[in-house]
Amino acid sequence: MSPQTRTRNARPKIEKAAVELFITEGIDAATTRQIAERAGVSEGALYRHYKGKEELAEALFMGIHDRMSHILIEAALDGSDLKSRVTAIVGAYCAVADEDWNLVCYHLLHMNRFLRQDIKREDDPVSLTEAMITDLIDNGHVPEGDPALLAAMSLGVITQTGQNKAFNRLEGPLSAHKDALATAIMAILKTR
Amino acid sequence: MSPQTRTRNARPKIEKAAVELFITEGIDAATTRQIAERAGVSEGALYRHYKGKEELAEALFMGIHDRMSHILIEAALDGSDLKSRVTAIVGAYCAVADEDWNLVCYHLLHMNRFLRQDIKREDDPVSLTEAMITDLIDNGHVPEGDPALLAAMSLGVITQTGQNKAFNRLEGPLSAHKDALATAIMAILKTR
DNA sequence: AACATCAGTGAGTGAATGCTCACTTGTAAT
DNA sequence: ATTACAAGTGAGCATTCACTCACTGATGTT
Repeated sequence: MSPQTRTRNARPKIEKAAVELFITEGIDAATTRQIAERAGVSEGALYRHYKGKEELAEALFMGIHDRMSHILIEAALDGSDLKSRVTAIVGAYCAVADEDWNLVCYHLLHMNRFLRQDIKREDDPVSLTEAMITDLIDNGHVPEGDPALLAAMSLGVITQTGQNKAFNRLEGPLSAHKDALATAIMAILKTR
Repeated sequence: MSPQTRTRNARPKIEKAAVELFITEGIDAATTRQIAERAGVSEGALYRHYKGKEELAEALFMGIHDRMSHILIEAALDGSDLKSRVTAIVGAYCAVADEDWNLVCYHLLHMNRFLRQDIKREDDPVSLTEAMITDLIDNGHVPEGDPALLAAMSLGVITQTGQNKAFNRLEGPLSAHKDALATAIMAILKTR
């Protein structure tokens, strides 16, 4: 091989290629050879940075997943009432989705692979949402109700909208719908 | 092999075993050997009824998927206003979920494998929901809005709740929440 | 200049797995 | 009875694919 063709900075190339293929082909169907080829890198390079394909897939997922958790924690500081929190969360989520659509799309499409019940954490987006709703109820901003159910329904508004965008059922950037999403979530939480 | 151990009616056994394994292991990770073993049937029996594993997975999915479409079509006959339709749909969905939880769970967890954008149909649940919402808007039962977005948000309330139940984040049968689900969807559709 | 270390290469390997096929068995029709 | 056919069996085949490893090339460090 000629010296010029040896690649540098393989890692980000691998990650980009992997996310793209994991979205279009699925995690299991995407082969390490395909990933390497699309990244313009040798197959072995993948193993310099990750133990294997599964670890790569999980690291990519947990990266964006933790960013989602971060969004929720930040939003809790943006005020204590319903409207300020919901608009902060929806706005931040949409901003990330617009900026890093592939990662968010990957997160949406493969949630259930990595979120099996055994890996339940206190600081994951669902648990955090639930805790936030409990807090809103305790402080009288939201009427009584099952926080787990309210969290599921509220998150569903966002996740399903994102998934429908992933399936090309919605035009434009996700943030085009941020007001509608926030309004819908507030309606769910206020109506009993 | 002794004559007594030869099994009969392999097909339903295979289908039950396959759904269970597809849920717990994932479609790709579940092997044909595992499916056969759990069904108490030889591996070859699978190929008497399906061309292969992928066709089995797809047939199981499309079966329940079409039942969902049917629910929506029926609900359109149950009245023309918002409340009667929403309660009919949510009620019917919850009934199927309670009765055939594994199939519905499988459907929820593997939507995005089979619902890639290229396989968009006129009679699939999302399109039907969209059409129904368009109709409700035209007849003044629901205020103006993007039907595609409203459909996504409304369905999200149900699908995410189902998925959270799949992950053991919600107790009891899905129908325990049917009133809350219907209320939430109506709130989304009415609030603008 | 010598050395150490990190990163990239890609042919090769072993294990896993989807599927086939020749054979068997039960059932139904003639 | 005989024949035909649908359904079940499971050892074996062919293939795919994640992963390894000995080697090479760059970039500091002393």
